[in-house]
Amino acid sequence: MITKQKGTYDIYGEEAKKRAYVDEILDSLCEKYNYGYIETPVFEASELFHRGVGEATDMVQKETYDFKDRGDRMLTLRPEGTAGVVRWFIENKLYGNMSEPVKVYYNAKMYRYERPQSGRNREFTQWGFECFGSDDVMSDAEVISLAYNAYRLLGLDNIVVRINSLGDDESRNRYRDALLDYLKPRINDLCEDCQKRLEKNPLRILDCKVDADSDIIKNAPKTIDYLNDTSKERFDKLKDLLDLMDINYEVDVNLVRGLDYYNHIVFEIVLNDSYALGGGGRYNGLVETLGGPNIPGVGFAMGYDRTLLAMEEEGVHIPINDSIDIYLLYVSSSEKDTAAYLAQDLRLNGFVCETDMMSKSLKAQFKSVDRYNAKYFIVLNDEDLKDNMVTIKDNKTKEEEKVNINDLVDYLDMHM
RNA sequence: GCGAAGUUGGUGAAGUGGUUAACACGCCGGAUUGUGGCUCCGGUAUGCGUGGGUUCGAUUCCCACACUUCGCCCCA
Repeated sequence: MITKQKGTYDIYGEEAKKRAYVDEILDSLCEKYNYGYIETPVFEASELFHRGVGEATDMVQKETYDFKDRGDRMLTLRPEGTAGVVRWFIENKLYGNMSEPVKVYYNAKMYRYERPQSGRNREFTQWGFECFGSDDVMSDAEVISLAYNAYRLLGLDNIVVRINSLGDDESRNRYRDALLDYLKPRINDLCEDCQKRLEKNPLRILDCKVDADSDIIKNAPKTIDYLNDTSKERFDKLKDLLDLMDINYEVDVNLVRGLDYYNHIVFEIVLNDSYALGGGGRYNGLVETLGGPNIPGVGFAMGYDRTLLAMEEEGVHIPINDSIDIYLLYVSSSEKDTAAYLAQDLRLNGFVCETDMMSKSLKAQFKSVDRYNAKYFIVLNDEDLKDNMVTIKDNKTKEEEKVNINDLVDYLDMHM
């Protein structure tokens, strides 16, 4: 038997309906914020991610799906959404007219070669959005607001936005040096992973789970203390705006994010004070890094699958229609034609209609009525049909009524 | 890449080194039924993840691998 690949999954049935529900909420919310939907290719030149996400990151070094196509091109299945969108932005020269910011959102499959576990797969979905062209703190606030409200509208109330600022390049570099100076003499007291991180990505030592409670981490220099005046002002202004918008946030001075391209504000949306459901931040250097002009950007990505999981764990009610409007039964095969015709007629008039296609006995057809959870059913029989009549029965109240076949749509319109 | 647990039918599962692998749900057929939903009767596994090994004999013991689930790294 050929089975699905590790870390992939089929989406169908109730799961598919839940996702359709979530998608609808997210789509309509993006519309309110005037973000346009974008789809970029699943695979891109490998270099896009190496340069965009960061050559040194684990994501690029050991988690990408890389392959050569038949033309010897080095390609990579996208491990995240931002790089592709930035490529699109540059390639189509959208920077040519920056009289308004360019705002897009995506809802797409991503691929990372990882060990699957709860809320994490090799093929997974991210919903995310990017805003290009504004370096105003207003755009930071808008992005956070959009992300925050998405979770709220999905029924996740117990969320908080954790924010921090890495500052501009100058601040960030000053901080990095200070952190290294501080950590180097003390590194042997930290865990093995942290010792490795010192070289690769020292900022991440700050949110190490093992050493979280150690004094070394607690007393480490904070990014905030190394912000220059403009960066600091900007961070304060953002907090004012979030207060104004009544967004539940807290400053987390140890929040750094995994990808190289972030600067200034970074944030995560956290559920129940522990479980991160999405994250984002500003990436003012990224467009330039990828070959475009110096255009600022800010964005966010939601871990779609884990958000759905969280909704289930939080007991969020997701409305799912698991019933049909009407089931057509027939006593003998002579009424089949009528069933075929009538089913089409009802469907075209907007009703969810089913009939038997398995040559079932009448008894078995009745079972189908209940399996499909039909609101109404009709047993077609030649006797009634002779007079162009049909007996429709409400499957809940069990009341039945004889209706002219031509009045059936009107009857259903009135009763449903 | 590292660690833990698991892998029996459409589903939930019980079970044993040796003739026909419990039980339940579901599904199919039949009886009864005024056109069903209750009840009753009958049927329903390419044989126990894959490949090796031990054995007279393995689904049951051993090894490897795969997959699933959970955790670490990483990410979100």
